[in-house]
Amino acid sequence: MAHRDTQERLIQTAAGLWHARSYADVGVNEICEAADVRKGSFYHFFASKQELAVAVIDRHWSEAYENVVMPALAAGATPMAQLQELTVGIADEVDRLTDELGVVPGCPFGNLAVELSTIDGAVRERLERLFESQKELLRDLLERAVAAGELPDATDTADAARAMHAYIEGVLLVSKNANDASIVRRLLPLALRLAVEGTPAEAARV
Amino acid sequence: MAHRDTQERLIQTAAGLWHARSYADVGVNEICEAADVRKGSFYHFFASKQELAVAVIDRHWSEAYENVVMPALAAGATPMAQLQELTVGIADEVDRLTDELGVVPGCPFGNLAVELSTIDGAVRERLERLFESQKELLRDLLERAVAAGELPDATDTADAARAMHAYIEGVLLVSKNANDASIVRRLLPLALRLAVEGTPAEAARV
DNA sequence: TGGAAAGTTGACCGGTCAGTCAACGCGAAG
DNA sequence: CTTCGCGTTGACTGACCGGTCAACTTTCCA
Repeated sequence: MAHRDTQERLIQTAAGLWHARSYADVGVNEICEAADVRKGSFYHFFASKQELAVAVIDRHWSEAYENVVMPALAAGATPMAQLQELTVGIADEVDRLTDELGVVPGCPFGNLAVELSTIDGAVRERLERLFESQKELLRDLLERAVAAGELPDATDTADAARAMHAYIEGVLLVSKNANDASIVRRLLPLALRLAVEGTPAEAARV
Repeated sequence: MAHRDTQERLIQTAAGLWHARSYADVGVNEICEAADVRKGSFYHFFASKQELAVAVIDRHWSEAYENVVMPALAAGATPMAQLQELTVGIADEVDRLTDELGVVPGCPFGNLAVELSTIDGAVRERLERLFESQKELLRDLLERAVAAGELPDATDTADAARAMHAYIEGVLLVSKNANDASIVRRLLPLALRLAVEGTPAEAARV
């Protein structure tokens, strides 16, 4: 037979199953069955289940970048508008995946981080580098917002980007647990507030 | 022998192991061994591994309420200061647990939510009710802040509380993946910004 | 003092887990 | 036409999983 797309099918099948359920709950056997691949072939392409996880992570990110990040950057007129578009795009994607998978899936990276960061070093490091890229992306946006006068010059864009990234992960986590996709659309745009410094209490503290 | 604290030891041992690693990675056998309890005794007290998970969740929350929430409420002079104290108290607790467990543990509720919300309905519902309580707590604080004049009268305290709750979960998640407890202390206080409405971009959109 | 209830014990269950392996098919390159 | 190597196959391994059970000991209370 020698199908050329065996490896591809394994990655996509595992991505879907893990996103809908969890890494531990979906074993190599089930992935192979769903992808119509025999176990021997699985281990011809991947040395371990964890190695497949790394490939799945890369796949998720390249697809998310293409389907969510790039459209948002194209749609927004100003940096802060692009940020807003990004939150909307994520909400759209969550809606789409909820239909496709039958459950609110949360964040594929956050999910794997929770399950594997204390278990598998390679996965943890891959996720950390990925998170770094995502925070860089947010920070670039914020820097451009400062340059465009949408945010004060003194804005600590690094901290704000870190906070926004964590917030996005948190919103996706709680939406998954509540199994309610609408939470994402309602809550995610509030991320922009994290870029604005100086609340009453912060001022009182200083 | 008939030790009176067998059930207690199981809950505490499981709480620690699951918090440091993950639910799936720590099995009933390992918990029993670490707690010096035979498997038969385990199933005398708990009908299943998942039922122990529910007990562990309750335990985590009662301890967190006692050790983190109550001190923060006592320490803060005003509602917003109490909120600030809460973020500091969480950071303190994360530091303490990091020393105790040897890894940055993240949030016990968020961790279990990711692993079990799509698998076990009972755990998911318990966590959802718990999250509801936590959001109520935050909302009460925000309402009192509005009443005290620390926040504008028009503040949507429900949305702000939801956002802050998600943010806390997100910060704990990324700190766990980075295995860096200092992230919590640096990032968590920014939660207060989520209570302040009206960023430049939000205003531009309206 | 007796007997039920609560708690303990260790052997045991079927199933599943990630991972292995030798044999085989097949297309391409020489 | 042969050889080489990628890809495939399915049977197999040993360990471990959550969970069961019947026999036993201890505690409690009447």
